[in-house]
Amino acid sequence: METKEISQAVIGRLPRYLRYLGDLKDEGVERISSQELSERMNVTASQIRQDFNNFGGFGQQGYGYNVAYLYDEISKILGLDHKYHFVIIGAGNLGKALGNYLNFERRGFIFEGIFDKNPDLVGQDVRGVKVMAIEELEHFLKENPVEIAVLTIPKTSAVDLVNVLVDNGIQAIWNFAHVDLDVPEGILVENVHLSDSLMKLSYNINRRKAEKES
Amino acid sequence: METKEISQAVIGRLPRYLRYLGDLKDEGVERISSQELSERMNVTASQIRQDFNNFGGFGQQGYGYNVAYLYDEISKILGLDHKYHFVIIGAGNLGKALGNYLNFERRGFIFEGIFDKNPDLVGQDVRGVKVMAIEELEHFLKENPVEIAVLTIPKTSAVDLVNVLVDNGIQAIWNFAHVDLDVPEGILVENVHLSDSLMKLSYNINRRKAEKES
DNA sequence: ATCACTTTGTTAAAGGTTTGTCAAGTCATA
DNA sequence: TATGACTTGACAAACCTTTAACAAAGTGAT
Repeated sequence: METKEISQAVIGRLPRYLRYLGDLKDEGVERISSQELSERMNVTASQIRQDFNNFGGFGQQGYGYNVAYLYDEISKILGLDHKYHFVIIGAGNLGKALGNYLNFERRGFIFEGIFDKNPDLVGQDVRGVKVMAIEELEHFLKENPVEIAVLTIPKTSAVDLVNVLVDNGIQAIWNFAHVDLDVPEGILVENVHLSDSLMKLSYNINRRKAEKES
Repeated sequence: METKEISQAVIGRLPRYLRYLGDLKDEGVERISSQELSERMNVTASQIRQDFNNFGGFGQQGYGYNVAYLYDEISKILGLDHKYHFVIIGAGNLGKALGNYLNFERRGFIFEGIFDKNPDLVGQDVRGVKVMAIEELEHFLKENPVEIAVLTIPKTSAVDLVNVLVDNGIQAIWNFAHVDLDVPEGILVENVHLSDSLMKLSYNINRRKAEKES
Protein backbone atom coordinates (compact mmCIF):
# COMPACT_ATOMS: atom_id res chain seq x y z
CA MET A 1 0.00 0.00 0.00
CA GLU A 2 3.02 2.25 0.42
CA THR A 3 3.36 3.51 -3.13
CA LYS A 4 5.64 6.51 -2.95
CA GLU A 5 6.12 6.75 -6.71
CA ILE A 6 9.73 6.26 -7.75
CA SER A 7 10.88 8.71 -10.41
CA GLN A 8 11.66 7.42 -13.89
CA ALA A 9 15.11 8.97 -13.54
CA VAL A 10 15.86 6.40 -10.85
CA ILE A 11 14.23 3.51 -12.73
CA GLY A 12 16.27 4.39 -15.78
CA ARG A 13 19.46 3.86 -13.80
CA LEU A 14 18.52 0.48 -12.33
CA PRO A 15 19.36 -1.62 -15.40
CA ARG A 16 22.87 -0.17 -15.38
CA TYR A 17 23.31 -1.00 -11.70
CA LEU A 18 22.13 -4.51 -12.48
CA ARG A 19 24.70 -4.83 -15.23
CA TYR A 20 27.55 -3.78 -12.95
CA LEU A 21 26.35 -6.00 -10.14
CA GLY A 22 26.19 -8.94 -12.53
CA ASP A 23 29.79 -8.28 -13.53
CA LEU A 24 30.80 -8.08 -9.87
CA LYS A 25 29.10 -11.39 -9.15
CA ASP A 26 30.97 -12.95 -12.07
CA GLU A 27 34.20 -11.61 -10.64
CA GLY A 28 33.39 -13.27 -7.35
CA VAL A 29 33.03 -9.99 -5.44
CA GLU A 30 30.79 -10.51 -2.43
CA ARG A 31 30.34 -7.03 -1.05
CA ILE A 32 30.80 -3.50 -2.29
CA SER A 33 30.52 -0.01 -0.83
CA SER A 34 28.72 2.82 -2.56
CA GLN A 35 32.10 4.53 -2.75
CA GLU A 36 33.77 1.69 -4.62
CA LEU A 37 30.79 1.18 -6.94
CA SER A 38 30.66 4.89 -7.66
CA GLU A 39 34.26 4.81 -8.89
CA ARG A 40 33.57 1.90 -11.21
CA MET A 41 30.40 3.41 -12.59
CA ASN A 42 31.46 7.02 -12.71
CA VAL A 43 28.62 8.40 -10.67
CA THR A 44 28.54 9.88 -7.16
CA ALA A 45 28.35 7.57 -4.16
CA SER A 46 25.59 9.81 -2.90
CA GLN A 47 23.46 9.09 -5.90
CA ILE A 48 23.90 5.35 -5.49
CA ARG A 49 22.85 5.45 -1.84
CA GLN A 50 19.96 7.72 -2.61
CA ASP A 51 18.79 5.50 -5.46
CA PHE A 52 18.90 2.29 -3.44
CA ASN A 53 17.17 3.95 -0.56
CA ASN A 54 14.13 4.64 -2.61
CA PHE A 55 13.36 0.98 -2.12
CA GLY A 56 14.21 0.88 1.54
CA GLY A 57 17.78 0.17 2.49
CA PHE A 58 19.64 -2.79 1.08
CA GLY A 59 22.94 -2.02 2.78
CA GLN A 60 24.52 -2.12 6.18
CA GLN A 61 26.67 0.51 7.86
CA GLY A 62 30.32 -0.36 8.04
CA TYR A 63 29.86 -3.21 5.57
CA GLY A 64 28.34 -1.89 2.39
CA TYR A 65 26.04 -3.83 0.09
CA ASN A 66 25.96 -7.56 -0.47
CA VAL A 67 26.36 -7.97 -4.22
CA ALA A 68 24.22 -11.06 -4.72
CA TYR A 69 21.43 -9.77 -2.51
CA LEU A 70 21.40 -6.37 -4.14
CA TYR A 71 21.37 -7.97 -7.58
CA ASP A 72 18.34 -10.04 -6.68
CA GLU A 73 16.49 -7.12 -5.14
CA ILE A 74 17.00 -4.90 -8.16
CA SER A 75 15.93 -7.75 -10.42
CA LYS A 76 12.70 -8.01 -8.47
CA ILE A 77 12.11 -4.27 -8.56
CA LEU A 78 12.48 -4.38 -12.34
CA GLY A 79 10.00 -7.22 -12.48
CA LEU A 80 12.56 -9.66 -13.84
CA ASP A 81 11.32 -12.41 -11.55
CA HIS A 82 8.26 -12.66 -13.78
CA LYS A 83 7.75 -14.16 -17.20
CA TYR A 84 6.48 -12.06 -20.08
CA HIS A 85 5.35 -13.29 -23.48
CA PHE A 86 5.93 -11.16 -26.55
CA VAL A 87 5.21 -11.14 -30.25
CA ILE A 88 7.11 -9.22 -32.87
CA ILE A 89 5.22 -7.41 -35.60
CA GLY A 90 7.48 -6.94 -38.58
CA ALA A 91 9.91 -9.64 -39.71
CA GLY A 92 12.47 -7.40 -41.35
CA ASN A 93 16.05 -7.40 -40.18
CA LEU A 94 15.22 -5.52 -36.99
CA GLY A 95 12.38 -7.86 -36.06
CA LYS A 96 14.58 -10.87 -36.72
CA ALA A 97 17.41 -9.35 -34.72
CA LEU A 98 15.15 -8.95 -31.69
CA GLY A 99 13.69 -12.42 -32.12
CA ASN A 100 17.16 -13.91 -32.17
CA TYR A 101 18.41 -12.03 -29.15
CA LEU A 102 18.83 -14.75 -26.54
CA ASN A 103 19.47 -12.42 -23.62
CA PHE A 104 15.82 -11.40 -23.54
CA GLU A 105 14.87 -15.01 -22.89
CA ARG A 106 17.31 -15.16 -19.98
CA ARG A 107 15.54 -12.18 -18.43
CA GLY A 108 12.14 -13.83 -18.64
CA PHE A 109 10.93 -12.40 -21.95
CA ILE A 110 9.59 -15.27 -24.02
CA PHE A 111 9.40 -15.00 -27.80
CA GLU A 112 6.04 -16.40 -28.86
CA GLY A 113 5.47 -15.33 -32.43
CA ILE A 114 6.49 -13.09 -35.30
CA PHE A 115 4.27 -11.64 -37.99
CA ASP A 116 4.67 -9.85 -41.28
CA LYS A 117 2.41 -8.70 -44.08
CA ASN A 118 4.95 -9.56 -46.75
CA PRO A 119 4.07 -13.08 -48.05
CA ASP A 120 7.71 -13.67 -49.04
CA LEU A 121 8.71 -13.61 -45.38
CA VAL A 122 5.90 -15.81 -44.13
CA GLY A 123 7.20 -19.27 -43.26
CA GLN A 124 10.76 -18.14 -42.61
CA ASP A 125 12.28 -19.40 -39.40
CA VAL A 126 13.37 -17.08 -36.58
CA ARG A 127 14.90 -19.04 -33.74
CA GLY A 128 12.50 -21.93 -34.18
CA VAL A 129 9.44 -19.73 -34.70
CA LYS A 130 7.87 -19.48 -38.15
CA VAL A 131 6.93 -16.07 -39.47
CA MET A 132 3.15 -15.84 -39.68
CA ALA A 133 0.94 -13.68 -41.89
CA ILE A 134 -0.32 -10.51 -40.25
CA GLU A 135 -3.88 -11.76 -40.83
CA GLU A 136 -3.24 -14.52 -38.30
CA LEU A 137 -2.26 -12.08 -35.56
CA GLU A 138 -5.70 -11.48 -34.10
CA HIS A 139 -6.49 -15.17 -33.86
CA PHE A 140 -3.06 -15.91 -32.40
CA LEU A 141 -3.50 -13.30 -29.65
CA LYS A 142 -6.87 -14.72 -28.73
CA GLU A 143 -5.41 -18.21 -28.38
CA ASN A 144 -2.14 -17.34 -26.63
CA PRO A 145 -1.46 -15.20 -23.60
CA VAL A 146 0.80 -12.39 -24.79
CA GLU A 147 1.49 -9.22 -22.80
CA ILE A 148 3.98 -7.38 -24.99
CA ALA A 149 3.95 -6.48 -28.68
CA VAL A 150 7.18 -5.35 -30.32
CA LEU A 151 6.57 -3.10 -33.30
CA THR A 152 9.30 -3.08 -35.94
CA ILE A 153 7.19 -1.83 -38.83
CA PRO A 154 6.75 1.48 -40.64
CA LYS A 155 4.83 4.19 -38.87
CA THR A 156 1.54 4.13 -40.73
CA SER A 157 1.13 0.38 -40.20
CA ALA A 158 2.00 0.83 -36.54
CA VAL A 159 -0.72 3.40 -35.94
CA ASP A 160 -3.31 1.18 -37.68
CA LEU A 161 -2.34 -1.84 -35.65
CA VAL A 162 -2.66 -0.41 -32.17
CA ASN A 163 -6.37 -1.14 -31.87
CA VAL A 164 -6.02 -4.75 -32.93
CA LEU A 165 -3.35 -5.19 -30.29
CA VAL A 166 -5.12 -3.61 -27.36
CA ASP A 167 -8.45 -5.20 -28.25
CA ASN A 168 -6.76 -8.56 -27.96
CA GLY A 169 -5.13 -8.18 -24.59
CA ILE A 170 -1.75 -6.60 -25.32
CA GLN A 171 -0.75 -4.55 -22.27
CA ALA A 172 2.51 -3.02 -23.40
CA ILE A 173 4.09 -1.97 -26.67
CA TRP A 174 7.80 -1.79 -27.31
CA ASN A 175 7.72 0.63 -30.19
CA PHE A 176 10.48 0.91 -32.78
CA ALA A 177 8.26 2.70 -35.29
CA HIS A 178 9.12 6.35 -35.71
CA VAL A 179 5.86 7.72 -34.46
CA ASP A 180 4.15 8.52 -31.14
CA LEU A 181 1.45 5.93 -30.63
CA ASP A 182 -1.90 6.99 -29.33
CA VAL A 183 -2.98 4.27 -26.93
CA PRO A 184 -5.85 3.95 -24.47
CA GLU A 185 -5.31 4.74 -20.80
CA GLY A 186 -3.49 1.92 -19.06
CA ILE A 187 -1.58 0.61 -22.07
CA LEU A 188 2.17 1.14 -21.73
CA VAL A 189 4.44 2.27 -24.53
CA GLU A 190 8.21 2.25 -24.44
CA ASN A 191 9.67 3.97 -27.46
CA VAL A 192 12.99 3.24 -29.10
CA HIS A 193 13.45 5.96 -31.65
CA LEU A 194 16.75 5.09 -33.29
CA SER A 195 16.93 8.12 -35.51
CA ASP A 196 16.41 10.40 -32.52
CA SER A 197 19.41 8.79 -30.93
CA LEU A 198 21.46 9.26 -34.08
CA MET A 199 20.46 12.93 -34.24
CA LYS A 200 21.66 13.49 -30.71
CA LEU A 201 24.98 12.04 -31.76
CA SER A 202 25.06 14.30 -34.77
CA TYR A 203 24.30 17.36 -32.60
CA ASN A 204 27.19 16.53 -30.32
CA ILE A 205 29.65 15.89 -33.15
CA ASN A 206 28.74 19.27 -34.54
CA ARG A 207 28.92 21.09 -31.27
CA ARG A 208 32.34 19.68 -30.52
CA LYS A 209 33.53 20.77 -33.92
CA ALA A 210 32.16 24.27 -33.33
CA GLU A 211 33.87 24.45 -29.95
CA LYS A 212 37.21 23.46 -31.40
CA GLU A 213 36.99 26.11 -34.06
CA SER A 214 36.21 28.91 -31.63
CA MET B 1 31.75 32.58 -29.58
CA GLU B 2 28.57 32.68 -27.56
CA THR B 3 28.44 29.08 -26.30
CA LYS B 4 25.88 29.04 -23.53
CA GLU B 5 25.72 25.24 -23.32
CA ILE B 6 22.31 23.85 -24.12
CA SER B 7 21.21 21.09 -21.78
CA GLN B 8 20.91 17.55 -23.11
CA ALA B 9 17.30 17.56 -21.90
CA VAL B 10 16.54 20.17 -24.55
CA ILE B 11 18.61 18.46 -27.25
CA GLY B 12 16.81 15.22 -26.54
CA ARG B 13 13.51 16.89 -27.39
CA LEU B 14 14.61 18.46 -30.67
CA PRO B 15 14.28 15.31 -32.83
CA ARG B 16 10.68 14.99 -31.71
CA TYR B 17 9.96 18.62 -32.60
CA LEU B 18 11.54 17.98 -35.97
CA ARG B 19 9.29 15.00 -36.53
CA TYR B 20 6.14 16.98 -35.78
CA LEU B 21 7.28 19.91 -37.87
CA GLY B 22 7.97 17.57 -40.78
CA ASP B 23 4.43 16.22 -40.48
CA LEU B 24 3.06 19.77 -40.39
CA LYS B 25 5.01 20.66 -43.51
CA ASP B 26 3.60 17.59 -45.25
CA GLU B 27 0.12 18.70 -44.24
CA GLY B 28 0.78 22.07 -45.81
CA VAL B 29 0.62 23.99 -42.52
CA GLU B 30 2.61 27.20 -42.80
CA ARG B 31 2.56 28.58 -39.29
CA ILE B 32 1.89 27.28 -35.83
CA SER B 33 1.66 28.72 -32.34
CA SER B 34 3.32 27.15 -29.34
CA GLN B 35 -0.18 26.62 -27.98
CA GLU B 36 -1.35 24.61 -30.95
CA LEU B 37 1.86 22.62 -31.18
CA SER B 38 1.71 21.87 -27.47
CA GLU B 39 -1.74 20.31 -27.93
CA ARG B 40 -0.53 18.08 -30.74
CA MET B 41 2.59 17.02 -28.93
CA ASN B 42 1.19 16.77 -25.43
CA VAL B 43 3.68 19.06 -23.77
CA THR B 44 3.26 22.55 -22.32
CA ALA B 45 3.38 25.58 -24.57
CA SER B 46 5.78 27.08 -22.10
CA GLN B 47 8.27 24.31 -22.61
CA ILE B 48 8.13 24.69 -26.35
CA ARG B 49 8.80 28.42 -26.17
CA GLN B 50 11.56 27.93 -23.63
CA ASP B 51 13.19 25.22 -25.74
CA PHE B 52 13.17 27.23 -28.94
CA ASN B 53 14.43 30.27 -27.12
CA ASN B 54 17.61 28.52 -26.15
CA PHE B 55 18.67 29.15 -29.71
CA GLY B 56 17.49 32.72 -29.88
CA GLY B 57 13.92 33.28 -30.91
CA PHE B 58 12.49 31.72 -34.02
CA GLY B 59 9.01 33.07 -33.55
CA GLN B 60 7.12 36.29 -33.79
CA GLN B 61 4.56 37.73 -31.42
CA GLY B 62 1.02 37.55 -32.65
CA TYR B 63 2.03 35.19 -35.47
CA GLY B 64 3.69 32.13 -33.99
CA TYR B 65 6.38 30.11 -35.70
CA ASN B 66 6.90 29.58 -39.40
CA VAL B 67 6.88 25.83 -39.84
CA ALA B 68 9.38 25.54 -42.70
CA TYR B 69 11.79 28.01 -41.15
CA LEU B 70 11.64 26.34 -37.75
CA TYR B 71 12.15 22.95 -39.36
CA ASP B 72 15.27 24.15 -41.13
CA GLU B 73 16.67 25.84 -38.05
CA ILE B 74 16.24 22.76 -35.88
CA SER B 75 17.79 20.64 -38.62
CA LYS B 76 20.81 22.90 -38.56
CA ILE B 77 21.06 22.84 -34.79
CA LEU B 78 21.06 19.05 -34.91
CA GLY B 79 23.80 19.17 -37.51
CA LEU B 80 21.63 17.57 -40.18
CA ASP B 81 22.90 19.99 -42.81
CA HIS B 82 26.18 18.07 -42.76
CA LYS B 83 27.16 14.72 -44.21
CA TYR B 84 28.48 11.98 -41.98
CA HIS B 85 30.05 8.72 -43.06
CA PHE B 86 29.58 5.60 -41.00
CA VAL B 87 30.67 1.99 -40.90
CA ILE B 88 28.84 -0.82 -39.15
CA ILE B 89 30.81 -3.36 -37.17
CA GLY B 90 28.81 -6.57 -36.90
CA ALA B 91 26.77 -7.90 -39.82
CA GLY B 92 24.19 -9.79 -37.81
CA ASN B 93 20.53 -8.97 -38.16
CA LEU B 94 20.86 -5.73 -36.23
CA GLY B 95 23.81 -4.53 -38.28
CA LYS B 96 21.98 -5.40 -41.48
CA ALA B 97 18.83 -3.66 -40.26
CA LEU B 98 20.74 -0.44 -39.66
CA GLY B 99 22.56 -0.71 -42.98
CA ASN B 100 19.27 -1.09 -44.79
CA TYR B 101 17.58 1.81 -43.05
CA LEU B 102 17.14 4.37 -45.82
CA ASN B 103 16.01 7.19 -43.56
CA PHE B 104 19.52 7.61 -42.19
CA GLU B 105 20.75 8.37 -45.69
CA ARG B 106 18.06 11.02 -46.09
CA ARG B 107 19.37 12.73 -42.97
CA GLY B 108 22.92 12.84 -44.29
CA PHE B 109 24.31 9.68 -42.72
CA ILE B 110 26.12 7.76 -45.45
CA PHE B 111 26.63 4.03 -45.14
CA GLU B 112 30.21 3.30 -46.20
CA GLY B 113 31.01 -0.20 -45.07
CA ILE B 114 30.06 -3.16 -42.93
CA PHE B 115 32.40 -5.64 -41.27
CA ASP B 116 32.15 -8.96 -39.50
CA LYS B 117 34.55 -11.50 -38.12
CA ASN B 118 32.39 -14.42 -39.22
CA PRO B 119 33.73 -15.61 -42.62
CA ASP B 120 30.29 -16.94 -43.56
CA LEU B 121 28.91 -13.42 -43.61
CA VAL B 122 31.79 -11.87 -45.55
CA GLY B 123 30.75 -11.13 -49.11
CA GLN B 124 27.04 -10.84 -48.33
CA ASP B 125 25.34 -7.77 -49.75
CA VAL B 126 23.75 -5.10 -47.57
CA ARG B 127 22.15 -2.41 -49.68
CA GLY B 128 24.87 -2.63 -52.32
CA VAL B 129 27.72 -2.82 -49.83
CA LYS B 130 29.60 -6.11 -49.43
CA VAL B 131 30.33 -7.35 -45.92
CA MET B 132 34.09 -7.18 -45.33
CA ALA B 133 36.27 -9.17 -42.96
CA ILE B 134 37.05 -7.42 -39.71
CA GLU B 135 40.76 -7.64 -40.58
CA GLU B 136 40.13 -5.18 -43.40
CA LEU B 137 38.65 -2.55 -41.08
CA GLU B 138 41.87 -0.77 -40.16
CA HIS B 139 42.98 -0.45 -43.76
CA PHE B 140 39.52 0.69 -44.82
CA LEU B 141 39.43 3.43 -42.22
CA LYS B 142 42.81 4.72 -43.29
CA GLU B 143 41.69 4.92 -46.92
CA ASN B 144 38.19 6.33 -46.39
CA PRO B 145 37.01 9.27 -44.33
CA VAL B 146 34.61 7.86 -41.74
CA GLU B 147 33.43 9.74 -38.65
CA ILE B 148 31.00 7.32 -37.06
CA ALA B 149 31.30 3.64 -36.14
CA VAL B 150 28.16 1.70 -35.32
CA LEU B 151 28.84 -1.23 -33.00
CA THR B 152 26.40 -4.13 -33.25
CA ILE B 153 28.64 -6.81 -31.78
CA PRO B 154 28.93 -8.58 -28.40
CA LYS B 155 30.39 -6.63 -25.54
CA THR B 156 33.85 -8.17 -25.28
CA SER B 157 34.56 -7.59 -28.97
CA ALA B 158 33.29 -4.03 -28.63
CA VAL B 159 35.70 -3.17 -25.84
CA ASP B 160 38.63 -4.63 -27.76
CA LEU B 161 37.76 -2.71 -30.89
CA VAL B 162 37.61 0.80 -29.46
CA ASN B 163 41.32 1.45 -29.81
CA VAL B 164 41.42 0.38 -33.45
CA LEU B 165 38.54 2.75 -34.15
CA VAL B 166 39.87 5.84 -32.41
CA ASP B 167 43.40 5.29 -33.68
CA ASN B 168 42.03 5.42 -37.19
CA GLY B 169 40.05 8.61 -36.97
CA ILE B 170 36.62 7.55 -35.73
CA GLN B 171 35.13 10.48 -33.80
CA ALA B 172 31.88 9.02 -32.56
CA ILE B 173 30.53 5.60 -31.67
CA TRP B 174 26.90 4.58 -31.84
CA ASN B 175 27.03 1.73 -29.41
CA PHE B 176 24.51 -1.12 -29.40
CA ALA B 177 26.80 -3.41 -27.37
CA HIS B 178 25.62 -3.92 -23.83
CA VAL B 179 28.61 -2.37 -22.15
CA ASP B 180 29.89 1.09 -21.20
CA LEU B 181 32.76 1.87 -23.53
CA ASP B 182 35.85 3.50 -22.16
CA VAL B 183 36.94 6.00 -24.78
CA PRO B 184 39.59 8.74 -24.85
CA GLU B 185 38.62 12.34 -24.14
CA GLY B 186 36.89 13.91 -27.12
CA ILE B 187 35.43 10.72 -28.58
CA LEU B 188 31.66 10.69 -28.41
CA VAL B 189 29.56 7.68 -27.50
CA GLU B 190 25.82 7.39 -27.89
CA ASN B 191 24.50 4.24 -26.28
CA VAL B 192 21.44 2.29 -27.32
CA HIS B 193 20.97 -0.31 -24.64
CA LEU B 194 17.95 -2.25 -25.83
CA SER B 195 17.70 -4.50 -22.82
CA ASP B 196 17.69 -1.48 -20.51
CA SER B 197 14.72 -0.18 -22.42
CA LEU B 198 12.97 -3.51 -22.12
CA MET B 199 13.61 -3.61 -18.38
CA LYS B 200 12.03 -0.19 -17.96
CA LEU B 201 8.98 -1.56 -19.72
CA SER B 202 8.97 -4.59 -17.45
CA TYR B 203 9.22 -2.35 -14.37
CA ASN B 204 6.22 -0.36 -15.48
CA ILE B 205 4.11 -3.41 -16.35
CA ASN B 206 4.82 -4.71 -12.88
CA ARG B 207 4.16 -1.48 -11.11
CA ARG B 208 0.84 -1.05 -12.84
CA LYS B 209 -0.13 -4.56 -11.84
CA ALA B 210 0.83 -3.83 -8.23
CA GLU B 211 -1.20 -0.62 -8.26
CA LYS B 212 -4.29 -2.39 -9.56
CA GLU B 213 -4.07 -5.02 -6.86
CA SER B 214 -3.75 -2.52 -4.02
C1' DA C 1 34.96 -5.45 25.62
C1' DT C 2 36.93 -1.52 23.56
C1' DC C 3 38.17 1.64 20.07
C1' DA C 4 39.31 3.41 15.63
C1' DC C 5 37.50 2.92 11.29
C1' DT C 6 34.08 2.25 7.80
C1' DT C 7 29.86 3.05 5.63
C1' DT C 8 25.02 3.56 5.44
C1' DG C 9 20.56 6.18 5.61
C1' DT C 10 18.90 10.67 6.14
C1' DT C 11 18.56 15.48 5.93
C1' DA C 12 19.66 19.80 3.96
C1' DA C 13 21.62 22.58 0.38
C1' DA C 14 22.63 23.32 -4.32
C1' DG C 15 21.66 22.94 -8.93
C1' DG C 16 18.52 22.14 -12.86
C1' DT C 17 14.22 21.82 -15.26
C1' DT C 18 9.52 22.87 -16.06
C1' DT C 19 5.55 25.68 -15.60
C1' DG C 20 2.88 29.98 -14.98
C1' DT C 21 2.46 34.78 -15.88
C1' DC C 22 2.60 39.03 -18.21
C1' DA C 23 4.53 43.12 -20.75
C1' DA C 24 5.42 44.14 -25.30
C1' DG C 25 5.07 43.32 -30.13
C1' DT C 26 2.27 41.80 -34.19
C1' DC C 27 -1.82 40.82 -36.90
C1' DA C 28 -6.52 41.42 -38.69
C1' DT C 29 -10.28 44.21 -39.27
C1' DA C 30 -13.17 48.03 -39.32
C1' DT D 1 -5.52 54.60 -38.06
C1' DA D 2 -7.31 52.54 -33.93
C1' DT D 3 -8.71 48.53 -31.56
C1' DG D 4 -8.99 43.87 -29.83
C1' DA D 5 -7.23 39.36 -30.12
C1' DC D 6 -3.22 36.74 -30.30
C1' DT D 7 1.36 35.20 -29.26
C1' DT D 8 6.14 35.47 -28.16
C1' DG D 9 10.18 36.06 -25.06
C1' DA D 10 11.50 36.81 -20.52
C1' DC D 11 11.22 36.36 -15.80
C1' DA D 12 9.87 34.27 -11.58
C1' DA D 13 7.98 30.57 -9.06
C1' DA D 14 7.35 25.78 -8.37
C1' DC D 15 9.04 21.51 -8.74
C1' DC D 16 12.41 17.84 -9.24
C1' DT D 17 17.14 15.84 -9.10
C1' DT D 18 21.68 15.60 -7.54
C1' DT D 19 25.28 16.40 -4.32
C1' DA D 20 27.20 17.26 0.24
C1' DA D 21 27.44 16.48 5.02
C1' DC D 22 26.92 13.96 9.14
C1' DA D 23 24.83 11.21 12.96
C1' DA D 24 24.04 6.55 13.86
C1' DA D 25 25.19 1.89 13.30
C1' DG D 26 28.09 -1.77 12.27
C1' DT D 27 32.91 -3.95 11.58
C1' DG D 28 37.08 -5.94 12.89
C1' DA D 29 41.50 -5.93 15.17
C1' DT D 30 43.44 -6.18 19.61
